[in-house]
Amino acid sequence: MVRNEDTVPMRRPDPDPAPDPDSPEGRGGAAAVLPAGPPVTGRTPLDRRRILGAAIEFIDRNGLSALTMRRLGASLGVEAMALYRYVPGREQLLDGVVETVIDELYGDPDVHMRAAGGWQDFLQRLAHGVRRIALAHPEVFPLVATRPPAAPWVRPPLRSLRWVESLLTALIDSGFSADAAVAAYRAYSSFLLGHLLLEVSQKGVQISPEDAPEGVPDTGTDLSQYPLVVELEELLSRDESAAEFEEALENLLGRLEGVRREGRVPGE
Amino acid sequence: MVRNEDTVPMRRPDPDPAPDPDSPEGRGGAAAVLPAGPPVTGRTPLDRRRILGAAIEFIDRNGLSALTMRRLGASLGVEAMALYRYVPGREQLLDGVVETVIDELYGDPDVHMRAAGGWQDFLQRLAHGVRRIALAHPEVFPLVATRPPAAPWVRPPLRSLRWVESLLTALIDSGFSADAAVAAYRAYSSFLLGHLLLEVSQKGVQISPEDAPEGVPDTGTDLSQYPLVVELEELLSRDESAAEFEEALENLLGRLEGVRREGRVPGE
DNA sequence: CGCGAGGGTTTACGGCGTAAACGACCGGGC
DNA sequence: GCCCGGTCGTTTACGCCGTAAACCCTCGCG
Repeated sequence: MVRNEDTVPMRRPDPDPAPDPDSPEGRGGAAAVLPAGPPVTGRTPLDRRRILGAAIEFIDRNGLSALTMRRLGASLGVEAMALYRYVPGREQLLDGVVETVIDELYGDPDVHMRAAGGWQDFLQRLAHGVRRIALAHPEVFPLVATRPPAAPWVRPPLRSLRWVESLLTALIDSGFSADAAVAAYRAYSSFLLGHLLLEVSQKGVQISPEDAPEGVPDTGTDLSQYPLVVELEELLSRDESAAEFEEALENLLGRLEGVRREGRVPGE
Repeated sequence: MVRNEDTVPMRRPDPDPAPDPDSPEGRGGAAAVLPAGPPVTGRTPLDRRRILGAAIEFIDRNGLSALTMRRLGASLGVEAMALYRYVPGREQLLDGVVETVIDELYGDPDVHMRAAGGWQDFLQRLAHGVRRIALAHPEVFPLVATRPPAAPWVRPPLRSLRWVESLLTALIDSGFSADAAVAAYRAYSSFLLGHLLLEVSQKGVQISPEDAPEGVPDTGTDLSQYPLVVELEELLSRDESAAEFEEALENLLGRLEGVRREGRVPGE
């Protein structure tokens, strides 16, 4: 743990003779398996934002199930208990992770909060922004998708009141009735959820087998009972996510445009 | 392997004087919070199916996060370690839960494995079957949705090779090209995933607040910055899931019918 | 009658989340 | 100069978790 900001020359007499910054974290070999990058660059003094950022990076790198308070602390050069000064507990930490991840939308220059270019443009940009986030954090996205929402009107994956407000405003300003706007919000959410969750879970499976680079391929399961699956295996494994996303999104928008023009809610 | 035909009348001398099936399980009050039903009816002798069934029931009742090997064992009147004779570990137990839950489709009289009534009928029945399962096990469904698939061509929520084979067969027999069938499979999966996950997560939030029956409603968060959300709160909280599911499903089928007739794959 | 094996229990270990007590350092009043 | 409360991180401790290993009954069978 590099501790050299010459403006803050010493940090503590450090009575223990061997605190050894690159602590192998006791036993278990866990530390060896979880690299955690360089031992922190500049000795920043720990706050909530830094913790959430580290948590996201940790999950991206090692998977959600590897995230523990102790390991997250270690990745910040700190004991687990130090985190509790900024975060009430692990569950709330995960809530914060979800919130932080979707808040990345605010930093996306291609996504606007107001529907300057019309509602279709708005929904297009937003959808692609969410997709970018999902692909950037495939290990986090399932969390975004499944964490129980705080209120019935906050639906994954767009779990931010501000975005919900933006979206509804855009629709209603564009001539959607209240009913139609709400129905559109729901259809849009479900579209994003389904497509992106499918996409990241597929991405996960392409990586996660994680070893066995054997010449004999795929003797895992017996496929002899599923001839069509075998025949189409090539096609089934192909990844057309981007095109399919675009196509389905456009279809959805087209459908919603019909709803808007006719002023009816889709289900009746 | 039921072996208690009255030929095996007694259970065991039971040297311990107080095995008490409704074990309060030490401290922590956890046991009080987890009823676990009657202390097991007939002393059935434990096998994999029974374990998986108990696990599903446990999750349905207490939520996924409450499921531990010890508690699951207790709900079966057995020590945790006894489970390991039938299940390699907790992860595989969860895999088994997922598999068992979607295998409930085989017992659904309204769902057929072959497309006797045409592919649209087939997909309709299948979709509603999956929806019934999702609604019957809302706490399990997120597991179905997010557990990493075993292979790239098995996509949630229909994570069974047999159903994939059925589905592809139905489509191809009905005149879909190979490409179109695979694309349809993907669109269908993503539709089910999105709709059902949204639906069960919403169902969760309606129940889970779990207390606070106070007269003053909903002072949880400040909504003053989100006037549209406030205005539409009533609409947003309304649950039109069934109609929306039906509508979206029909739209999807209609879209796929176009694809089928024109022999093109949707994205190009 | 003995004995091997199947099926459940006991014991044990390291890791987890986290409550509570405990320093070490710091800036500000005297 | 000195003390003193406050901030921030550490130590210690507890109960629960998943699970490896050893153990022990009881039974069916020779």
